[in-house]
Amino acid sequence: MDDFAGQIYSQVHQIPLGKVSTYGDIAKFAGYPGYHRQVGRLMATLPEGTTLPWYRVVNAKGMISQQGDDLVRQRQRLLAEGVEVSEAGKLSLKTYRWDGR
DNA sequence: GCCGTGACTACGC
DNA sequence: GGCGTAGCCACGG
Repeated sequence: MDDFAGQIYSQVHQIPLGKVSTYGDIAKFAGYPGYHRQVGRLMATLPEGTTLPWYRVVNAKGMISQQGDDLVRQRQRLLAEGVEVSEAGKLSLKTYRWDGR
């Protein structure tokens, strides 16, 4: 994979349990500020068997950027980690946002 | 190389 | 947090 993808992957992989981060932050912390859309694209094209905790990544509004079945699964995993997520997939960024370190 | 599209963000209301 | 709008970057057709 190219360097960008590698940086993003490792960054996402570092998100601690019980925390979440936004696409913009992931990109910024990985050294690519402004590449939030590419992060989203990367997540969208992840292989099915990936071990990456991409479900800990939400959008700038603190909501899971997904709907339907994938949203449910993503929400369940977060709830299991102690993150309060509403049925709509909303959560308190103020409380769960990862600071990148 | 232009154009539409997307699991986005920032800004204003 | 929600809606509309503009700007953003990369990919597929």
